[in-house]
Amino acid sequence: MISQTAEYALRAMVFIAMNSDSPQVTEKIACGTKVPASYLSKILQLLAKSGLVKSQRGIGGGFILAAPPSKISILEIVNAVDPIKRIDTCPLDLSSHGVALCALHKRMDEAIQLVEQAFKKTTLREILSKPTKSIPLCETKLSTHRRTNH
Amino acid sequence: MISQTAEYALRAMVFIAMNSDSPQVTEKIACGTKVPASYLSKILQLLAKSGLVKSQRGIGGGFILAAPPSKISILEIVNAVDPIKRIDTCPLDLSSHGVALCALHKRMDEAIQLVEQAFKKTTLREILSKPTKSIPLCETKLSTHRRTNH
DNA sequence: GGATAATCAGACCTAGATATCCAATTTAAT
DNA sequence: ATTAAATTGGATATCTAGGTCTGATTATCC
Repeated sequence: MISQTAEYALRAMVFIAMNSDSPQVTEKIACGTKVPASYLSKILQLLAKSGLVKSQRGIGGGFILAAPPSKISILEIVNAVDPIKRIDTCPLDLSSHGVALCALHKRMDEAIQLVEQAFKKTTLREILSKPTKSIPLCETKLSTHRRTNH
Repeated sequence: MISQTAEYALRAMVFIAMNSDSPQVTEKIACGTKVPASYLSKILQLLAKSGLVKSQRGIGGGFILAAPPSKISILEIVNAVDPIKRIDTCPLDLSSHGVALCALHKRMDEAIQLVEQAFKKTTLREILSKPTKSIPLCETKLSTHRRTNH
């Protein structure tokens, strides 16, 4: 349904948003979101390429959001790493169908559209501010001051 | 979004439903739905195991629906080959979360639920009877009488 | 301003899952 | 018996997830 990669990307973005007071380093994000660090590194690169986060190398560097949480939808995040593709043309390319989709694929596309819309209207801010019993990811909000990483 | 396998299964079921006057043979279904025959064979077995189609070996055999099209939802078809899994527990199993989902995964699950519901209330019959410009799959409804398969 | 350490970026490799192919076997009808 | 079909199992390819190592960039400290 939703790829592992997309799930990871969402977790990372939420984590970065939750700790927006300072750039977050890959290792820390990985730890806080339980995503394998080596793989996460690649996902973060995709997010940076899509302009959702900004990266900064060197000491004190890491990743920060490129826009306020209210401006980032989870659709953008998903699309950055694993684009949701609508069915706009017949998957079997039957000449007789042309542009029009048959009833089956019309239904499929409608379902995809539902998800797309739901994702589009959900922003990071909503996720952060939502009053649920569990705070998103991570046991506790990590402190800012540096500490022995071991 | 929707796996290739699920897409194939749906096509096959629609095809069988459209040609319900006689058992449909793997080769014919493959041809009519543009699904690789060898792979389709395995998918049909899954559908048979789930009780959605009945199989008959030997001459005059093939696959037929196990129930009227109005009783078969496309959710059942998808679930037979590639089950849609709701998010019912925290994907990072954080002790602090327990049963409750955080805002992020609550949203994800809601999206999945939308699809699940949409699929649940769409039956094969609806797909067959829907007035669209294109009939589902296949160029023309295949004729029943046997013919040189080549 | 140069050495050093922190950090991202990128290339390459491995394992597992998904998709596809092929041949041998079983079942049923004529 | 012969023929037409599904069933089964294995072999192969392609994709996804994840790992490893090296290089490039940047900040800090002396």
